[in-house]
Amino acid sequence: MIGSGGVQADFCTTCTVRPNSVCSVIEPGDISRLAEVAVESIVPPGRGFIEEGAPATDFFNVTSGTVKLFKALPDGRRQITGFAAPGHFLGLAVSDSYAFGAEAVDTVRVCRFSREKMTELLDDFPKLERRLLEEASNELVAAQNQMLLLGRKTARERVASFLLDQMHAGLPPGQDGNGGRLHLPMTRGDIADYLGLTIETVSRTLSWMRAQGMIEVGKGYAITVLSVAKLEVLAAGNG
Amino acid sequence: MIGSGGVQADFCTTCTVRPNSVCSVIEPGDISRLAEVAVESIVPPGRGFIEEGAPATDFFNVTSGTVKLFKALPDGRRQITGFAAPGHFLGLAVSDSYAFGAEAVDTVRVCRFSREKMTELLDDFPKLERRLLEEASNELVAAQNQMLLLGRKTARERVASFLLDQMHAGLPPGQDGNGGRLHLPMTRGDIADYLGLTIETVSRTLSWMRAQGMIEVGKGYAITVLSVAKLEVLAAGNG
DNA sequence: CGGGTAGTTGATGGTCATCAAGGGGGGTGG
DNA sequence: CCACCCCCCTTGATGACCATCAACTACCCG
Repeated sequence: MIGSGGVQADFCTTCTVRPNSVCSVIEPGDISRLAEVAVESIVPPGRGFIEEGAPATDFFNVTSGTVKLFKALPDGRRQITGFAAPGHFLGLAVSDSYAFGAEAVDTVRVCRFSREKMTELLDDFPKLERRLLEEASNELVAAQNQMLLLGRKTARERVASFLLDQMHAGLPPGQDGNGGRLHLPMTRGDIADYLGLTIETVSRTLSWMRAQGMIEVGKGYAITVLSVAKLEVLAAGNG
Repeated sequence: MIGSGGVQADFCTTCTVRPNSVCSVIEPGDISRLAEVAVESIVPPGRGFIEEGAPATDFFNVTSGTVKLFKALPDGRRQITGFAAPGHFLGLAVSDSYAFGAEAVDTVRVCRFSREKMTELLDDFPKLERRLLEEASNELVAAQNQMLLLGRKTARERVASFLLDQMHAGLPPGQDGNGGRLHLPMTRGDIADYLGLTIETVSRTLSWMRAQGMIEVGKGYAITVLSVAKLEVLAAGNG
């Protein structure tokens, strides 16, 4: 993990994800305060930067790339609890240790804030706290959806739900992306750990969807959704 | 659902769960503000008081009893995302409609706040917002644990985890309850919907644990945990 | 006594995990 | 440049775990 001090005054001014992140609530005049406490890091693919159970010293803001968040059992079984896209805020653990691990899926850039600096910011900018509450509430809704998926949906329903989620991810509401073309940065193993399945089941299910004419599976990490309607029928629980 | 206006000045002063709830951050001198906007309701067992998808007009604070929170699929499959004990705050939906339903398990009393009154309170008492963020963060941690359970644990591991959670629920940390004696207010069906299992599997698993000498299953809703250690081995993933 | 709900236990089957084999792409080193 | 390896993915065969279907008991209330 490469760190570079955020001492430049324009560090946050030029940040492309600021409009989508919690930082957007800081007024332009106060942005320098933000830049003073932010440290940018680049995390290579596969590298972890939050260890489950370790002391929670920092908060993070993803500025580019995709991060996987996960919990693990002693024997190695792993559950990915979410993927964090640019703009996502990480580290909302109240206790003094992280309740989850975080690892870069592809090349990731994050802004790091120390816990104490963050507390100062919260004291000075009440809007920031409100924004964090909003962020946390959104995550709670997502978590509840995921619990429904993990507890009650079949493999096909899970994969369909996942593909639909990915189509809407990172897009403003009401937009449907570019013709259903997806570029998933994560491996089949990651998808499996996210959906509570095995690699083989994910692979088989995607193949089945391809045979049904619902999707096209391209090279690398490309998937094209051909029929959103069919996927929605599946995801809603008819499959 | 029976409503009674919270116009009494001592309404919140005498509230037994205030120390454990978000209301604790309101200074004694300002408690009247709280009492003005709170409306107490009594909800009989099995009655729902938050409907998934309905406009989110109110916030709730559980003052006695147990509430189940759930999401459902069109065909009736249901996932209980959590049980809310006294002191628990409900309704943290950012969007304008509830993302989940809520239903009384046993007889429940709740304090209801209208959304707009709550917003006023948040403006006047910044501490309240911080407390809510704390509450939301705790729920997120619980949600992540539940995702691990639903996605990666076996039936036995799930039931063991559930029983252990119930032993610690509603107790201050470091306390181990009264000799492992539990009084679960929810039915086998509720437990099944919470753990992503069926009624039969929950029942069979409890019978198996009884045969192993881990628990005693009493009449009604009583369960006595005889060996916390064995359950912990199971819950951690050796079963 | 009859009906309804909740729980337990048994028999059977389906869905998905596990075990196993093979293909394809990208990297490194000869 | 090609051989080699490793990782990721796919596909097949088998089996385990848990859902489903079903019967029965206990309990509560009218």
